[in-house]
Amino acid sequence: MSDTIRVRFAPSPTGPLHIGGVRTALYNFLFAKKHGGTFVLRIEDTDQNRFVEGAQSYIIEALNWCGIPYDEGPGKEGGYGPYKQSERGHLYKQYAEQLINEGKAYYAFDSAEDLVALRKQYETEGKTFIYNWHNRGQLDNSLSMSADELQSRLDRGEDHVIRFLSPESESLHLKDIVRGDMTIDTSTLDDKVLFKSDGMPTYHLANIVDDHLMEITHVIRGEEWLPSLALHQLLYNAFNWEAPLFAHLPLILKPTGKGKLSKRDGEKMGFPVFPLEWSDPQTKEVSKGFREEGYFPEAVINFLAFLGWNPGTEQELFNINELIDAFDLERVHKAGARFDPEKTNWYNHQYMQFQSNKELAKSFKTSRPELSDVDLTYIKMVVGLIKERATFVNEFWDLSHYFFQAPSSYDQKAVKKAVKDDTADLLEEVAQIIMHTREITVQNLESKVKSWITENNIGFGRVMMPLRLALVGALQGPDVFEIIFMIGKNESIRRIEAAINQEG
RNA sequence: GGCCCGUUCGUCUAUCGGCUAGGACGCCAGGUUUUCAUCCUGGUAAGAGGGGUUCGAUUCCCCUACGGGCUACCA
Repeated sequence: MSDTIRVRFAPSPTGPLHIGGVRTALYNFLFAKKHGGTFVLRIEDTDQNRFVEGAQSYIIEALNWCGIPYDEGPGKEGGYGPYKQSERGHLYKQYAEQLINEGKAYYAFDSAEDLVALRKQYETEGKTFIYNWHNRGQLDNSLSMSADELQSRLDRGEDHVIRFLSPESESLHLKDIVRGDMTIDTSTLDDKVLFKSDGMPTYHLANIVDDHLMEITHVIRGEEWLPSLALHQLLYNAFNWEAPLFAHLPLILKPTGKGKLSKRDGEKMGFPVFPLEWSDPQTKEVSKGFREEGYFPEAVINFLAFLGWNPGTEQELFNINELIDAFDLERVHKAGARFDPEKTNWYNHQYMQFQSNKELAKSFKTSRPELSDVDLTYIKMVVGLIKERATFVNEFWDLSHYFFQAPSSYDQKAVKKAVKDDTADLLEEVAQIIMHTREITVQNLESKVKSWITENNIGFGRVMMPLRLALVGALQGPDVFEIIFMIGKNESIRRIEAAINQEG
C-alpha cells in the first residue's frame, strides 16, 4: 500500500472532449502535480455502440495542447495497464461473479423491451419504477427462480445481465471533499446493472474495479456522478476494498438560459466549447476549437481553472506552475458556473501580451499570404506595435495592413473630418520635411514636424489627421511617427503624394 | 414524478459569527493617446424569501421558492 497520490481522468471516447471535461482533467492534473502524484488517463469505452473513431486521439491531443499531459495511460505504460477498458474486458467478469457467489448480486433475464414497457406502465399509473427490493421478487431474475431453472437458462445461453443487490434499508454515509458529508437512504437506490448481456461491464463496475486495480487515491469528477456515489461506495464495501476519496466538481453552465453548456450554445453564440476543432466522422459537421479560433492554451487553462475554483487572493493571472502551487480541492466552489465568453477573451488578451513578438510574428506570417515575402524581423517590429490592441492573432492584419501595403482607399468619414482647403499644401510641406530628414528616427521626425507646426502656428489637428489618413487610410493605429519610421522615408512620401493627388 | 446537489453584484467569485459585503469581466464616466485601440482613474451593481439559534447573522439550523444534476443492458 503506497501513499503516493494517484488520480485519473476517465473520459469516454464518444466524441470531442467537452470544455467541462478539460476542466475535470485540469483539476486532476493540478491536484496530482501539487502532491507529487501521478495523473492517469483511462479510456472508458465499455459501450461499443457509442464508440467514435478518432475520439481517443483527439482527447490525447487536446490534453497535450492544453499543457496537461498524462503521466500514465495509452502509450505510457506505468505498470497498471492496459488503460483502455475494452482491452481489460477479461478482468471484470470474475468480480461480478464474486459478488454473485457472495449473494451481493444476481442474474436478471428481463429483456430491455420488457423493462421499458414496465416503466411506461408505472408512469401512466403515476408510480415510479425502480428495479430494487420492492419488486425484484416479481421480476425475471435468479432471486425468483430455483437453482435448477437458473442453471438451465444459463446453460441455454439466454441473454442476461448481472445486477447489484442494493440493500433494502440502510443509512449510508458518504463523504465528498467539495460537498462535505451526505447521508443517503439505500431504499431509494435501484439494482443497477453491473454486467451487460453483451459481455461488457457497465461503467459502474468497470470504474470501481479499475480504480481499485490502478490504486487510485482520489476520484475527481463532474457533479453528474454524484447520484451514483452511493452505488459506488456500496460496491467498494461489497468488495471489501478501501474506497478512494471523492471530489465532485460543479458543472459548467450555459452563458445565458438554463442548463449545462452544450455544443449548441457555442454554435448559437459563436464561441468554441471544444479545445480543438472537431469534425464529426458521421455527419461531417465541424465544431470550432479554442486552438483554431486563436486562443492561447495558457489562457484557456487559466480561465478554466477559475471556473469553479479560486485561490482566495486577488491574483487572476496564473501560469500552470502557479496554478499547481495554489490549487486546493477545498477551495472548489459548490455551485455551477456559467461560462463567460467575454472573460475568456479578456484572458486571451492578457496572454497575448505575454507572448514573444517572435512567436506571434511567425504565426502572423503563416496566416497571411501577403506576408510570405516580408522579413520576419520587420513583422516582429510591427507585432510589437500592435499586439497590445489585439485579442487574437487573426486581428493582426486588420490592425496592421498599412505597415505592409499602401492604403487602397480612404475612410470617407475620416476624409470629411480631416481634409480642409489647405490640407494638400500642408501635406506637401510635411513630405518636404520628411525628405530632408537625414536620419529617420521616431524622435527626429516627431520633433521636426512638431516644431514646424508650432513655429508656423498651424494647429496639430490640421496636419496630424490628414497625415495619418494619407499613411493609413483611416484614423486609427499607433503613433504616426512610428508608422513613418517603419515604412520608411520613400514609402511615406509616396503615400503622401498619392493622397494629395487623390484629393485633387 | 422520485432521489440528490446548490443559491453573494448581469457574469466568475472573496467572506469560514462582527460588513462601510472585497476583487475581476462587462457596462458607464473621466484622463492619457492631438486618431482609434490599449492603458490609467473613478463609478454602477449583490447576500432568493420566511422562520429560528445568537449580544450580533451573508456566514449555523429549519421551511418555502428557484436553479441544476441524476433517474438506460450511456458514460
